[in-house]
Amino acid sequence: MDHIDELLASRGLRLTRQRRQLAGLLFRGGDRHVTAEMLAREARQSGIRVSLATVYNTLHQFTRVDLLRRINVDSARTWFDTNTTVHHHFFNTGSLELTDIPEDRVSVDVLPAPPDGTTIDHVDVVIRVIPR
Amino acid sequence: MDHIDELLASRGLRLTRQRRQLAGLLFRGGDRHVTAEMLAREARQSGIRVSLATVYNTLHQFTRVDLLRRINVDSARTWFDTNTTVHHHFFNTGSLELTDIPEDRVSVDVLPAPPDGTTIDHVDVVIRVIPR
DNA sequence: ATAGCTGCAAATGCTTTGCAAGGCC
DNA sequence: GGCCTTGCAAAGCATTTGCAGCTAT
Repeated sequence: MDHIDELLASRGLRLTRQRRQLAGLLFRGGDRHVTAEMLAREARQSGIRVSLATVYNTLHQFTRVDLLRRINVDSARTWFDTNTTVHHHFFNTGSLELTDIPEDRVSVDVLPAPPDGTTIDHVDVVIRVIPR
Repeated sequence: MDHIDELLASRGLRLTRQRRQLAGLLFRGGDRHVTAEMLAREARQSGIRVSLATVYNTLHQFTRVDLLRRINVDSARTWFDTNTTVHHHFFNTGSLELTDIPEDRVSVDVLPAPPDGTTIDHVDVVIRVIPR
């Protein structure tokens, strides 16, 4: 859990037990998509004692320091993605599964200018899929 | 409110007072983006007496018969769009304003196949903009 | 007549907040 | 020590649901 500690420290986060353990789950390798509820359940199953409130706090703190990215696909809950690079998603409306699409596999040509007084922040492409 | 009645009837919906009045607000011309709360407030201000529950019911019924389209841009609330054709959106994260982008102004080339066992339902492109 | 609607209030589900106790630097 | 964190419970929102009374067809 050493590179995890460095990761947290490098973002100016204190090394609390809960933070380190949650980070351990999230960043143990591979890209992950989680909701607060999912992460809390996983933590419980791994024997990590954390309150749901702390899971929420932690997810937001990690998002603030750019260790996570929020994804808006589902109006019922907020998803967080450990892949913070630019990329897009498949969202399975049936199973509620989220899958990454590498950015270079999608090209979006936006011709129209953004509304007056605004600048483009970023482009989200969500391909909604349904079980066949 | 006559073409409204035909519109509702053509979709097999009963002509109740609330339904006709809400449809009147929604489909009086021009594309509109609303949340349940917004529509309820607007109804109240127009002197229409409807409960919030009925506004929700109505929005869902209209969506079911394809008079409206749900949009997922904002994990805090559900947006409905009177434009049911394929098109995309600008979403102003600051002001929470939604603006249409005609479909032909955006081209998306999706190369990767959808996950196993799934078919593409539709593609949503949301361009998040921020006040300058 | 009857299947479908409406409105209210209560319930639900996700998320946030207030605050006292505890832990990191 | 001081400030940040944590955990719990309570509060907050958006949304849904149960159900009794009403209404379009």
